[in-house]
Amino acid sequence: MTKPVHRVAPHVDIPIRQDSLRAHNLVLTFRQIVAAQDTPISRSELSTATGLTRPTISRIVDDLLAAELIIEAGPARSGSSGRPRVGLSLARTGPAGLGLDIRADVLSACVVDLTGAVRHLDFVPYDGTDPATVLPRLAAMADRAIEAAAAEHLTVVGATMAAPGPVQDNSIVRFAPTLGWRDVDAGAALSESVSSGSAALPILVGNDARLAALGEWYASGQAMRNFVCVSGEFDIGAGLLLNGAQLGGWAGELGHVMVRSDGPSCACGAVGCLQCYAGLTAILAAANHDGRDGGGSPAVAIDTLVSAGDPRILDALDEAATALGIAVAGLVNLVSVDTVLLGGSYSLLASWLVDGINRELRRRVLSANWAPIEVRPAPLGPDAAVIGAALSAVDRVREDPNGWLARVQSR
Amino acid sequence: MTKPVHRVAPHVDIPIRQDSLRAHNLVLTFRQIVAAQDTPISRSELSTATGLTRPTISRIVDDLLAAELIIEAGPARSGSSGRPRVGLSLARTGPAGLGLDIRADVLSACVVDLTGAVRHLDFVPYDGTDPATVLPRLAAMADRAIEAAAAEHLTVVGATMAAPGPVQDNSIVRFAPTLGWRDVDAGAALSESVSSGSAALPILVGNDARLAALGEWYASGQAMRNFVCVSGEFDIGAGLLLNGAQLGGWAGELGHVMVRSDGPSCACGAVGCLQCYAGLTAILAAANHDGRDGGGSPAVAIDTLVSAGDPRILDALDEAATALGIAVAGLVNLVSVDTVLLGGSYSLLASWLVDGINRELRRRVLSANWAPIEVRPAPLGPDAAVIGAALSAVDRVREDPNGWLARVQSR
DNA sequence: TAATTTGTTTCAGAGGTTGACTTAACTGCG
DNA sequence: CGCAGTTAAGTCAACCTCTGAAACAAATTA
Repeated sequence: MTKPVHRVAPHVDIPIRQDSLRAHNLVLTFRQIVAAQDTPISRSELSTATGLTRPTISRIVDDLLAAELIIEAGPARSGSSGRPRVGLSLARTGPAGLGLDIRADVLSACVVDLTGAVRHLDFVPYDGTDPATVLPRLAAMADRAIEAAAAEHLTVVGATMAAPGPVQDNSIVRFAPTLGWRDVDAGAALSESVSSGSAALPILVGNDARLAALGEWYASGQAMRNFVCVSGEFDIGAGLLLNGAQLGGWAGELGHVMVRSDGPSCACGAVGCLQCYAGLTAILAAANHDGRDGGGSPAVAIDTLVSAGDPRILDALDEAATALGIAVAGLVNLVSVDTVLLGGSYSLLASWLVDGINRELRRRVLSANWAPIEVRPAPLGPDAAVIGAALSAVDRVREDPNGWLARVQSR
Repeated sequence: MTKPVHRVAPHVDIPIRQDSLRAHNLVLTFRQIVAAQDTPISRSELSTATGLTRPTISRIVDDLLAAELIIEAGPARSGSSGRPRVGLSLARTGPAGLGLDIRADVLSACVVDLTGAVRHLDFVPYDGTDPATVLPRLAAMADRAIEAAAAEHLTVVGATMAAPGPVQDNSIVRFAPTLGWRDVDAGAALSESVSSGSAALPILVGNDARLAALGEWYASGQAMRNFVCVSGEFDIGAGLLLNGAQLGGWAGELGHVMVRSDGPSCACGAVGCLQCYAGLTAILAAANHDGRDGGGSPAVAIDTLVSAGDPRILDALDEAATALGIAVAGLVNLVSVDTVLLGGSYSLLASWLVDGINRELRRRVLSANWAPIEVRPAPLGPDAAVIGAALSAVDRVREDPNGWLARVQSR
């Protein structure tokens, strides 16, 4: 007999009963284990951390152990005398998340486990950006990734595809100029052809810049509370995390913020968009290059030109940095972030950009005097979007393991 | 004997026990009554709306009645045959919120009750913007408002002051150029000199544009999920509500977003700020006027010039609309809102601005094709900030009445 | 062996649910 | 006017599940 699935009350919208109370405290406990991450945490430490009593913690831990979401590590450091505490840490088997991404030069797929560790990362070159060509390839990569995961006792419980453009309803890519897509329901197409084990696997679609921000957030230990991750791969997007939560809706089209009122007209129909100054192809074009030297990756092409000492590329980078600074200043005036990560391909070019951006921020941001803003390269760089996509999928279990518990108990 | 105060679990950060369960379900029930607002709701309707059973609802309703947070309205329409349901609605006595605002021409104070109705609204002209002059006046107005409230059996449980500039820690006004303030701890100064009944009354400080957005949101029945309210009084600020929640931090300095790369330099140190084109004094200056005709209110001055058919003011308004459109387009590209309210003094000038703003939004907003944006004047206009401030104070009780319950039970 | 800390077992208390019964109040029909 | 039908609301008991408190068992150090 399967127990009913109870949602934990995140908002005040649903009534809570005795059993949802249990579900809530289980989530609370599990998140403490997730937060402890590298250093296993004991039952009694959980008790003090959560405020629940030891018996309650013991019961909850029993459930988590039975569902194989956590494992008992060998006796950990006790610190003082007395019975040594038993360390608990996240299982490296069980639920996993799958991420897919379409990048400038390759398609990529990624599997992460509960701990957030990347267990599988796969790149495949491609030609032709037509949905009918690209999506089946991605589906094949997904199948391969799910198999590879199963070989390591991982069950893919969710999948997300990163798309370079605004996405509606976690499924429909509204506009992706670099792929030539318009109103493509990538989620439906992929979900049809991919399954995990016996169950169908719904594949969500998200904006690449926002997923990259999520990936960088995890990679930084979730320490930052308010930050923006500016990604330049195809387009320029901004992923915003405010107060530890990601912004919903169409948020983040930084590339189409105006930075010059007398600028050239953009593909979007407006004039003076950031993209026309700080997009990678725009930077190359400003230096009279077409970017054929990078093996398909414009960032590498720029990097080699800089190494070769081409003065025109330095000018173009300076102009790009100024434009980025203006756009980010507008953003920071509106939504108050304290950290700006240069992600995607910009992470490779960060050393040529940081100074120019900082200069504009100092000039233009009203709060810069009493609330300094840190600009730095993002650690994951171009891989952030796939990894973030995979994390966003497994994160649903990390945020609320009750679904997984019900699934395990039902078999 | 007083029962301990239990917080309701809004996030998953605290454990929930049996009694916090009760507190949670009480909040849930109370919010349903708040949401029903004008049409009294019965116990059995509450039961179906919340998912709690009738016995539980009855108990909770008894508690709320005993605390005088709600009242039994006379037998309401039953709809069909049978015993008519007893309508429950918010009490118009009990907790109240106090709002204070410094406006271009007057100081204002406002008291709202639980239902959100304005019960007291008071304006006092002033001269001299020095904190040592203005703050005591505001404190005196607060005292008068608290007295007036007490006469109607209202207890002021919270107070908020609206300040024209960025505010830190709900207390310190960092920068208010139009008042000449810098790093003024208005919250501390006011809290010292104001008390409600026997208890001290802490006075919070918030940004005026954001409080105005809150006020307009309530005035519109909280129907909009994602909207921005652009307020022009002194400065230009933007109050953002996303997914029904207000953005934290320094959010909303729309006035200092760049709209012309070759523009004049602004007081903030940057160039081409929106404020230099769409600020009320900027509009008047562009038409070669100094705004002495409006009795202190620049919006009225502009309005009279328009009525007089001055062609220069029409040009200035057109330019202001274009600038506003550019800035708002940048905002909408970044944070995805579906409604733009023209608040504060702009509500009076909306008919001269809407078309120009819409034109720029159509050109510049990427998502405008599939997610239309509505631009319209805000109903409350210049009063929105005081009212919003008062609402934000009483809203703490509306969001979680347990504090008030504990207070009532303890006496 | 005593002390200490950790984890487990047992039991009582609190709260909500279910279900049935009762009281209350209105509608509609004869 | 009076009665049945209908719906709303209060009340009571039995039951379930959760947490907390206290006692108990286990494992290590001194």
